[in-house]
Amino acid sequence: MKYHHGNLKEELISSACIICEADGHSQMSLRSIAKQANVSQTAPYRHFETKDCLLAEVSSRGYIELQDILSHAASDKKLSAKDRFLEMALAYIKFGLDKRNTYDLMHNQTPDKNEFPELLKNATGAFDVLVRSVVELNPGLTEKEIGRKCIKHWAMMHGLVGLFRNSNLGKTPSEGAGRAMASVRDNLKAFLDESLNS
Amino acid sequence: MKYHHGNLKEELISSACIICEADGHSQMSLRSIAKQANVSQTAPYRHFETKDCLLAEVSSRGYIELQDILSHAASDKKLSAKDRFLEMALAYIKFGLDKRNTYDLMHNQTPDKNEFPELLKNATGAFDVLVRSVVELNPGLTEKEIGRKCIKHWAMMHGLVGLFRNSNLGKTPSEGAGRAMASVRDNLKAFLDESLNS
DNA sequence: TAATCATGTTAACAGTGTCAACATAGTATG
DNA sequence: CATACTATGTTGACACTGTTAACATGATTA
Repeated sequence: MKYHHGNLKEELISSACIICEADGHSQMSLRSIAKQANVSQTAPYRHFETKDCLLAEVSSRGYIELQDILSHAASDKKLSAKDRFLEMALAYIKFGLDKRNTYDLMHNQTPDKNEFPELLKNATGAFDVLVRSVVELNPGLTEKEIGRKCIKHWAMMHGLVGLFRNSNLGKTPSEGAGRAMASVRDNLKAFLDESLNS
Repeated sequence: MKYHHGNLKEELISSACIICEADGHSQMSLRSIAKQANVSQTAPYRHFETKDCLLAEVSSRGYIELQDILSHAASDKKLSAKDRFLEMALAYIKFGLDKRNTYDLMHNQTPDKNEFPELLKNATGAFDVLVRSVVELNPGLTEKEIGRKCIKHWAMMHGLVGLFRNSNLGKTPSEGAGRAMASVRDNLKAFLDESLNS
């Protein structure tokens, strides 16, 4: 066992990501993270000034993954712009149901995005995928109009995640997520058809 | 100083409400609440099985106040159904900016509404004000269509609160809330005009 | 009056984030 | 090569948290 770990910062972050998704961000302590990395309780302080700094990193990775998922879902050029938007919205909702705890951390008020520019950048990056999709879907709109549509659709996707979570579909989380997604697929197109034309 | 307080449960709740809104729900400890009520640290346990039970009570009161505000805002029969809906949406957003910390607690994952039926009831009661307003605004729609519209508008209002919070309008919180509301009043009508017709 | 029960207190537990003081190892400088 | 420096680890401690057990007090009821 080496005294110096060599790659502790990286391991702490990925351990934190795992614990976060497994137990929820409220259950994740610096000590448990350090223990999972086989290191003393205070070792993280050599790499993160405070616990929130580590949380910001975990949240950042969530947004990076989300951005990746969203742009992949919206990239199938064989589909119409509308269907690409639909796929993106579905991917967002799936992420919110699938990576529930990470999603919660990302939407938590701590860590405050204003205090962590890198986190803010990654969050904005994910949002920008939505913006681009909306622009493609609505050519010729003013920036203000695009902004309104983005807010609306972003808020709606977020709201749908919350809705599908609270509906007790299925017993196990994964089964619930599966059924919820089926339900989303059934209804979301009609749902969006209503909204896209406004 | 009496040994038995006489009205401790009530005082603990209102102290908790004050501390929650002043310092944020993450900063509010049972001990600080007990101290504010001039009572020992463990006295709350005679009235609340766990901290979450007290938080649920605080959250419940938030929803009761919100329901009151919303129904009041939507009750001016001189206005059109559309304008009443607009006033209600504005009132919701104002609440979210005004009672920021309480609003956050109400949207927090703890306390879990599924574990506190009374809280769930009050939250549903507030949502029902929106439902009634949407029904008045859209007579003759199916229940499913009404449901979709409610989800959409609820999610949108929630999204707008988040949006206006992050835009650093003004320096002090209250000033920011004031400017944000002005901005909402300027834009929300157009915003809703887009959405209501879908 | 005596017993019971609701409601308060004190002391203690394990767990938390964080800091100060110290230990070790790798790196740069003479 | 030796020495100093810096990065990165450990140990021990602090104040704070939610929670429980054991005990004290006062009101209610038999």
